[in-house]
Amino acid sequence: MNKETILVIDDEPQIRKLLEINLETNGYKILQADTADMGLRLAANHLPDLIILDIGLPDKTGLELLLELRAWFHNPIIMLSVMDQESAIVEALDNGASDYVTKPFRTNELLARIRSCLKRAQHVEQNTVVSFDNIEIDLVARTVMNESSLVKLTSTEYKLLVLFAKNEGKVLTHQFLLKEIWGIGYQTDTQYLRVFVGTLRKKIERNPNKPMHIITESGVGYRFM
Amino acid sequence: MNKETILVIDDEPQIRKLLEINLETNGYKILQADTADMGLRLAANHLPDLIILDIGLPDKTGLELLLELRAWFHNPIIMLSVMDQESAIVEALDNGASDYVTKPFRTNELLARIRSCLKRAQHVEQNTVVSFDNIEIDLVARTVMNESSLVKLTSTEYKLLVLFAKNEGKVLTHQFLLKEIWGIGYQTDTQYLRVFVGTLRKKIERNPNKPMHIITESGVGYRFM
DNA sequence: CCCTTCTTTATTTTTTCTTTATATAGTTCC
DNA sequence: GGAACTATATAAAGAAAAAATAAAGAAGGG
Repeated sequence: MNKETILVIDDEPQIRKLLEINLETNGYKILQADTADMGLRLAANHLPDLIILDIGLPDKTGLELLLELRAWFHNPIIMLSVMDQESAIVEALDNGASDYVTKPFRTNELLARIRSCLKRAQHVEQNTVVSFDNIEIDLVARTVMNESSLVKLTSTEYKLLVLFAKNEGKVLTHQFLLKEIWGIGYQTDTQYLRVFVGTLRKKIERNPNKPMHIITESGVGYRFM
Repeated sequence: MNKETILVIDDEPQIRKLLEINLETNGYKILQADTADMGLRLAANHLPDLIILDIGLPDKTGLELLLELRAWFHNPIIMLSVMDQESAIVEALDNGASDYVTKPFRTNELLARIRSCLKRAQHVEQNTVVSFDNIEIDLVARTVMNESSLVKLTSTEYKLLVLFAKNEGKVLTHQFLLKEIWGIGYQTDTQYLRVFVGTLRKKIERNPNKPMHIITESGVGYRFM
């Protein structure tokens, strides 16, 4: 997993240092800016996963910068401020801030709020696609493509294919396959496997008579390539 | 535009009253529960757009209820508490709370945080109009067109169609669909689904006997294309 | 109280699974 | 290398499970 990048925009060096230490020990990559201008540039160039933005900056108010960022930046922005005025909080939240934390802040709470924001943001995109030559399995959508056309598989066929794909290259014994798909008690029904491997081959192999993916290991089981 | 529904779970009547007045004057529809049990039931039956959950309840801790809710409830949950302990905040946020506000809270700030949560939650389904071939769903007007003539759908049919449309291409299991539409506890009533998928197909498919949009995945669920 | 919508039950249709039969390929042993 | 045996592949029919459909009864809202 790639490190998530957090951009800290704050003109107080001691705050930046504190955040740097805490964020880095928690596995984030950190970028720092001490002016709104530099923050904007860094955000545009690095597209951080999250921005921590102080309200009080020398060249621009945090709120102004927030508005500029929100024109194009859609990842979370957490506002940081000494101001505990309700109106400032409401204004920030209504203009697209993901959260608002007042200084002095409690480190663990801020970290939890960062995690919360990041979790929410990630939720949108997660594709788990596994590819093998002409075959493509999307584990989230539960779809299988062969030569980029959708293959219709029954639930058992799909389970079998996924089991193969997860154990690419390994020889899977009849016993193991039967136990995984049909459960305990079916471990002598090797014929089931032959039938289902047969239909699977028809659906995903380029030439089902000369299978390239589901290889027979005579007397033992099958192997997926 | 439909009123957004907020469920308040809190055992203090004066807090509920305060929230009731403020939320209603801000255009929300409000549901109230004074126990965890009742809150869970209301949440399951009404699927509110947001839940405000007090930590201190008579029959269960707010954290326990949060965990139970988060097993199936994906809309925002704002925790409310007199406890200002960092550990409690961190725990709540890490267990799926969308925000954590300490009592006594400032009304406008809470309202801003509610708006922020709701905005975020909707952001995912930003598109107000979704089109598929001959079908057009207007999420704001809650209308569905088929071959540019208005389709009359019951509220359950509409919910089901929107759920399908939001997950185009993905296989949605019976369990998932039942949980999302009817709530927790209906996950064995597969027959419901068959009936509603049947009526939906009659209303939106060109040829209901050969469905092109709502595809059956036997033994698993349905897929919307 | 009526009308719409939801829930439940019964029946038909479709799909998938299991079983059997037979053909084909692979292995062993002389 | 080839006969005898074993394992595998394929086809197809019957059984079982799942899904679709129709329709009646229940519930809820105006």
